[in-house]
Amino acid sequence: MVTKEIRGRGRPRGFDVDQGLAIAKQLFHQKGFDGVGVAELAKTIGITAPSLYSAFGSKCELFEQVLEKYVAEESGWLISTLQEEAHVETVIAHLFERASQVYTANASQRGCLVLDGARNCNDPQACELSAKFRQATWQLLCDRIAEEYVQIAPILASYVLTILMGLSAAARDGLSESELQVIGEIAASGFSTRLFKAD
Amino acid sequence: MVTKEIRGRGRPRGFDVDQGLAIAKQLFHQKGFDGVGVAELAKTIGITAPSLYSAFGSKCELFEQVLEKYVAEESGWLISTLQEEAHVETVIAHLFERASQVYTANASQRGCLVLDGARNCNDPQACELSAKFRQATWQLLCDRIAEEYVQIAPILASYVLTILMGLSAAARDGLSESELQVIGEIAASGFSTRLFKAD
DNA sequence: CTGTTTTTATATCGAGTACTATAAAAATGA
DNA sequence: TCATTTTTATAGTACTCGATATAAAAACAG
Repeated sequence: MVTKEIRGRGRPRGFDVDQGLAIAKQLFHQKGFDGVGVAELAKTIGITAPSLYSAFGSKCELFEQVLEKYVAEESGWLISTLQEEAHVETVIAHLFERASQVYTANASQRGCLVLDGARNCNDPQACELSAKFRQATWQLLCDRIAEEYVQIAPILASYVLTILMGLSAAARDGLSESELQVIGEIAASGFSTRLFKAD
Repeated sequence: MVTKEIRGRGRPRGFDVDQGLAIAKQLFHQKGFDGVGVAELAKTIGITAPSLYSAFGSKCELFEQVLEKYVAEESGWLISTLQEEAHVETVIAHLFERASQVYTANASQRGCLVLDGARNCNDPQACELSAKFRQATWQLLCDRIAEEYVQIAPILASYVLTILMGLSAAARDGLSESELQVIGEIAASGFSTRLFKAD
């Protein structure tokens, strides 16, 4: 979906906003919110600071748009896995498999932007923003688990999210995909065991 | 162990170095390495910047001393749990229990300084330092697991460390101790299941 | 007391932070 | 053509960053 913006009069924008967002997404994913400066963002996009502010508002608003783009473009594996027609224990096992792939797929953007992009962040707005997106992920997990296990869905969703945060952190620390796969398998077997007890 | 330093001639130091380290430890634990500035460190300790540099060398060296103090003072639960005379699956279950307690015990210093203190950090020295301490923790876990399961000890140690990182992140995100306890139980049951398969 | 040594406080360094005031440049509308 | 609108680049704001030069203060040795 490349929406060719219909612009009124005035000097036309000299760069592609969505392409700028993509570059910002890369940088925020690599270095986290505090790790990237506006100057670096602007320079890498190929524009100047005023153009960046004119197009995106502020660093924090840019981060928000980046998070939205990230979720829109790179959470497909999560959504589709949660929609698989299988028992939830199978779904969660697949989820950890996919996460192990995704979190190690790009050497320069390891882990998850939502889970780790604002960790230890100084800007309270960026922290809240990041927390909001994590909360949305938790809700997705909870809803899917609740289809089969209403009672324990919230704590199991927290378990899954905690595992994902662990996998993301481990990926950022340099663990390989195959290592993450094994770790994900073990975590998934714990999930299954807990379901077995719940019956 | 309060080692009263025997100092030669020269103006005596006007503050307690170890007390300063304790304050720095609190601040680094709360906000992470990048989240605390030298100015805030000095002010909270009650000294000026030159005194801080004279006593600790640099921000990074201060962080190193803080990590050493942290491990010396606050990793007792880890060491003692790993020394329990029980099957490793029991030991790991206890480990996650203790972690759930420790990571939520102090409201202003949640999670683990070693696991999360330099996450998304810009200073490569501080990152390496932090990674070195995580590696040491991994080695402790690996040695203990290897006493019973030599072959799979490395990946199981990585699993345990990944769970600890997840618990630390979850604690920092505000989860309660009781929530972490359940999550830890589930993660421990996965560990047990994997051992069962290994036999 | 006179040196020597170490820590102290003041004041500041250059570099980097997010952000913006100003005005030229480049488009459209009349 | 000329006014209007929007983006552009230049240059700069005030602030924070880690780290230090300087010299006074406070101890000891002789």
